[in-house]
Amino acid sequence: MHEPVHHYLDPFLDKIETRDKLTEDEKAALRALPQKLVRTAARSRIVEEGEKPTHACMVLEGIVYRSKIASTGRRQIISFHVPGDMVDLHTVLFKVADHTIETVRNAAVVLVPHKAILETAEEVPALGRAFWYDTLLDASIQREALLNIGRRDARSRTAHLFCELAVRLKRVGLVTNGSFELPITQTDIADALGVTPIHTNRVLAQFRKQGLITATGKSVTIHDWRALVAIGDFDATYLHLEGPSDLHL
Amino acid sequence: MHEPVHHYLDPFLDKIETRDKLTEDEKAALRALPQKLVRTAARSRIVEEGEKPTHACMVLEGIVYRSKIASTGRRQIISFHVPGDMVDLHTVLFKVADHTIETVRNAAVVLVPHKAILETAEEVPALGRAFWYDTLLDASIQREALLNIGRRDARSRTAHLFCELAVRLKRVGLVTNGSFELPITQTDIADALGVTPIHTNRVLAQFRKQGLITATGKSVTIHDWRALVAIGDFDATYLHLEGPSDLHL
DNA sequence: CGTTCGCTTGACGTCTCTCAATGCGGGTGG
DNA sequence: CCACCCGCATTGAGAGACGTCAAGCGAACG
Repeated sequence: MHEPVHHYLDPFLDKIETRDKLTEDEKAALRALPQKLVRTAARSRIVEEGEKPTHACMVLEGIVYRSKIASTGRRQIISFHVPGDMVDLHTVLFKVADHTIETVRNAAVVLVPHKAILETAEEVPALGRAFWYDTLLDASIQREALLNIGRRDARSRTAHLFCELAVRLKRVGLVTNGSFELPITQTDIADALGVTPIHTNRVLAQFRKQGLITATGKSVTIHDWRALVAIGDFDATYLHLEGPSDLHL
Repeated sequence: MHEPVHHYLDPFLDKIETRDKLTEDEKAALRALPQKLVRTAARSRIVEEGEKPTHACMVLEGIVYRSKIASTGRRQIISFHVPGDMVDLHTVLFKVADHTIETVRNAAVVLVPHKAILETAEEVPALGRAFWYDTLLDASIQREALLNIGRRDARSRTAHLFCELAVRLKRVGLVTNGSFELPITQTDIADALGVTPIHTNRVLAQFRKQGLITATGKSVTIHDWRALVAIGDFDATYLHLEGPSDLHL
């Protein structure tokens, strides 16, 4: 079997390796996965709710988000994804996608067939654990989002979201001097936080006036990290940055 | 290696088998996992946020929930768990638990060491997928909860929660004539839905008056399922009851 | 039989939503 | 190169859902 070897998945590899060192063989197995680089336009739908996707995808460039729609038409953004994130490993074992996946701006994603992921997970246990871990981390982020929306007011929710994105983007080297690209609209932020875009606008205006952060539709600059963390009640434990349990096999 | 064989994990086995048939060997491997039956009092904490658990657990009897606390002291219940659910497979790969796990009433849970779970996942791929699947399903339920809290009003949220619990409990045979045991307080419901207990009380009173459901602190009876589904905007797709992808290896 | 916890109900406050209008910047076509 | 347009940000005013404070009550439990 001679699979062509790419390095598109290296960002995911890097993410894995901060928590679990891989051998050269394991890395090679990951790189040997069949994969396809796809560049998308802004607001492209990668997976639609109700579909049966055959590929999972990793974000290479840009921001991707997942969302669900209530029957009233109101949209909830479940999570944002940054480069190096495997976005829908979830559908690997499901018949239908229970949510939609979209890009905010033009982005680059790498598609990997479900079948290959399952086979590799079985043949290379370290990679199986890596895939599993990624979905567990994802779930942990969702739990924090649940706490955020359920038990914090709009101000706090907003601050928390920016804290989280800053940390996650920093991890992949996309933050310089407290500022990072974030080409999302206030409506996106509102839909992620369970509030109206109008209210989001007022919260952001207040933050700006207080010299906390500046958010244009393109980028975000954090001026007072400590204050933002305090307002957002942000504690990065749930991001499990220190890696997995030491309990290796 | 002669491990003692119990049948405590059979409820989990049943849950798996509705979506993925296992061979006798695979079943035997699951049953051979080291396990310990533990009976708990009401409001017992199984895992505390910040701890490093060494065991995962499956619910055998009773209701278990997971929660997180904001720094203001406000509690968010992340999810409820019914018999047959593996509750904290999440911590298998994490250093610290990012949430607390508690029982509502006296319950029975089965503890299984993380180490054994990881080894088995590696040696028996079908079980590895089963564990993974369970955490993916859990994440799907969390996503729906996010939509529920973020984009539905209190009335709708409440109805949705009862719909979900009814379906999940029915699946394990714990619903008779539209009624099931649910020994949780209105404060618990409120904390799961991101509202105040007082408001929950008013919503429940309204439901009762309209002849929709009757909820005492002990059990719930659904009188008008169709109406409840409509109010709760409930669509069971996200519970993936039809099992996993047909894409087997 | 007292104490405690949870349910219930009322009055009032407020955070956030809805409706509505204006402004602005960037893309598009002439 | 300019004019038009459309999506998005912004701002105001009024409404409503839900929160807070407070008090009474019943059942379970020691």
